[in-house]
Amino acid sequence: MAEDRRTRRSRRALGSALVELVLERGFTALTVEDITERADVARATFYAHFRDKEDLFARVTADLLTELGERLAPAVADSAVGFTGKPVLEMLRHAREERDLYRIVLRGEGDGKPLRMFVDACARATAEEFRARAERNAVKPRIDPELLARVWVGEQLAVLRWWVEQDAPSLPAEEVVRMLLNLAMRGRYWASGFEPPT
Amino acid sequence: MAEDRRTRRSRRALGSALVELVLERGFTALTVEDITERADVARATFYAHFRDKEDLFARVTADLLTELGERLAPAVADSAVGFTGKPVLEMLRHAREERDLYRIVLRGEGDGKPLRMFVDACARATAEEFRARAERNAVKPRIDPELLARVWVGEQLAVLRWWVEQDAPSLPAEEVVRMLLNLAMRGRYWASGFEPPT
DNA sequence: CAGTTACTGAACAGTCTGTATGACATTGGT
DNA sequence: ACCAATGTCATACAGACTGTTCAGTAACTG
Repeated sequence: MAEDRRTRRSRRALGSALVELVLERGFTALTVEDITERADVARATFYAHFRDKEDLFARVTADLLTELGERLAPAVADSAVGFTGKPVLEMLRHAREERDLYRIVLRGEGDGKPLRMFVDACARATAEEFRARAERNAVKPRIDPELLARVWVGEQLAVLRWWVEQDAPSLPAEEVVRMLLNLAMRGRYWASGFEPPT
Repeated sequence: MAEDRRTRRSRRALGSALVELVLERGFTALTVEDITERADVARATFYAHFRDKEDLFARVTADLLTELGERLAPAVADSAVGFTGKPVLEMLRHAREERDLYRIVLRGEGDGKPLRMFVDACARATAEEFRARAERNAVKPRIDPELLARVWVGEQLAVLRWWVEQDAPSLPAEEVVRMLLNLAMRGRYWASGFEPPT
């Protein structure tokens, strides 16, 4: 006996309505009634499922992270030895499918709480992976893995943010990953057009 | 005849109260009355100066950006040829002085609007500087300066976020800049402890 | 088909908003 | 030192939104 179909319908509708409306008007400007109206659900029903709109947003984000985590698992396993770019690529694909949600999360809607959930999840996983990788290959990191992870995630998210906000026909994900990887590996000078420093 | 002293006092008090309270309870949770109470100012006075709390937050942020811009100008002039790290260093110093405000902005409080103001201002200035530098040195960027700027800013802000959120006696700013610059110049492998790739 | 469970619509007090008011205090310029 | 201008204050107000409750109705599961 899975979840009641009505429950599923209501939750889904409310989640979608939230995403649409935040994109249109911004999170703060929204009313619970706006959301229920768009979702075609009674206001009382909203409170049967969620404490308030923050709660709804948080759950929608949590679901997204769960999904992302599942999709990333195999890509990460393939990157055991170094930076293959596979996880980033998979994240870009995920972002393309869930573009609107990614947009509002990355914008920091909801006082940045969903964004922090996102960043922390990524940073935590990345730092762990860095540590494991260093140990496997018996090398000693020159920079605290925690900080290194934050920087690497910050870099990826900057690109991701730029990518999902573009309205023109966006660059193919593979192309973006290529640039990002080159940038991360070869450094700024290379990207700027200079020869790499000695 | 500059601004009326009473006006200055009220604005200042309201701004400080906002920062304190957002740090304590988060932007959304705040009431205009909470702010005026903390600032020891009548509620009516608040509306004489600001449309709503978003407006107040936006102005506080705008002031911060103006100040930052002024402090960064000489450092940028010194970095005409390449990545000296001087602007980053100056930003870190600024962040140390205005730590609380930096924290709440970088957290994305206020639906990320102040954060976007901050990021956009930095990215715009950085991209412009990249373009100018490329032209001066007659090199052709291998990556779109716009994107490159976003990535570089994303990286800096990730570090900045990490730095201002640390509660332990924080690393000296000079040390942080050194790491960041190494990271940006030599790339991930170096930072991870591997030898740089060929 | 029957029992359970979710949805509905309406009503409620309580809180916050944004605006308006006239009395009062502080200010800057003469 | 004084005065006209201007900022501040306390209070009051309607309107909107919140979060809860409840009885009636519909939909689902087994």
